[in-house]
Amino acid sequence: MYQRKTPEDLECGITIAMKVFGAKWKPCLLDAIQRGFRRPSEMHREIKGATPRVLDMQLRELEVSGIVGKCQSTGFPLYTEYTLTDLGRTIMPIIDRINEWGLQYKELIGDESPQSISL
Amino acid sequence: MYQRKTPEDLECGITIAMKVFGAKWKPCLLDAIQRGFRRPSEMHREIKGATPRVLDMQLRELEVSGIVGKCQSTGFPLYTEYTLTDLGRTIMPIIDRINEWGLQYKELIGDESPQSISL
DNA sequence: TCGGTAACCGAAAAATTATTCGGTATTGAG
DNA sequence: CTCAATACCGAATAATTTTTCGGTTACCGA
Repeated sequence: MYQRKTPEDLECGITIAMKVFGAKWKPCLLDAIQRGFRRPSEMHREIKGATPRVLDMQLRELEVSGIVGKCQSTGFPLYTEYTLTDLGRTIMPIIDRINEWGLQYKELIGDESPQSISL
Repeated sequence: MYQRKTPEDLECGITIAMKVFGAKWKPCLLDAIQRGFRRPSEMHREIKGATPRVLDMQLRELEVSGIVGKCQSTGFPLYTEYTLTDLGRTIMPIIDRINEWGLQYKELIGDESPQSISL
């Protein structure tokens, strides 16, 4: 297991929040679940650009953090479903806003020169 | 200059937004500016845990992205001031909410066992 | 028994981000 | 002329996160 070497300020809300849902694919995963993609295999297909491995890992972390819940049936084929917990639902307005902001920003920089503002 | 190797989905609002203000210290910098710490040297003192170098770099990126503006006088000692642009101010409600969420989460996990939920 | 699906996990490697360290420039005071 | 303060920058290194690759388990159907 990975052992962190630099200290973190766990008094800072931003730091805590970023730890819980700030990883590369976590907001996308939460968004996918909200849009109805509940099975790992569905998310793997939905979120292109991410490897299945990293989605599995970040989903697990979200579960450990209490943001998503896992429901597994023992039948065949294996059927696993992740859902947002009550706590997880409290994050969604934030993620929605981040998403909106990003889309607006993209519009905005459409007519700026690449020199002045660039991604 | 660093050349990215993995592709990014610049259609995704979350990805764009995270690129603009999702770096480790950017939300803290914006928060610091909002709280009145406008000079680089003030921010260096205020944001402990971050090295001055990384704050300078991320401040520069925020400037390039049009989130903060820079005002410099040529006197002595050098006096530089960063301020939020109109665009930058549109991010603050999001950062405030992220911060609030993190603080609430910290309260919440106070009475959970470390096994069930951990940072 | 063999092949296929779904859901994982471990470990090494690669990619990315942050840190460390040592510069530069300007100006004023001693 | 030398030193101190402020604001930066470049490059090597370290830290962290993500990817790649190759498993494992469970079960059904041919």
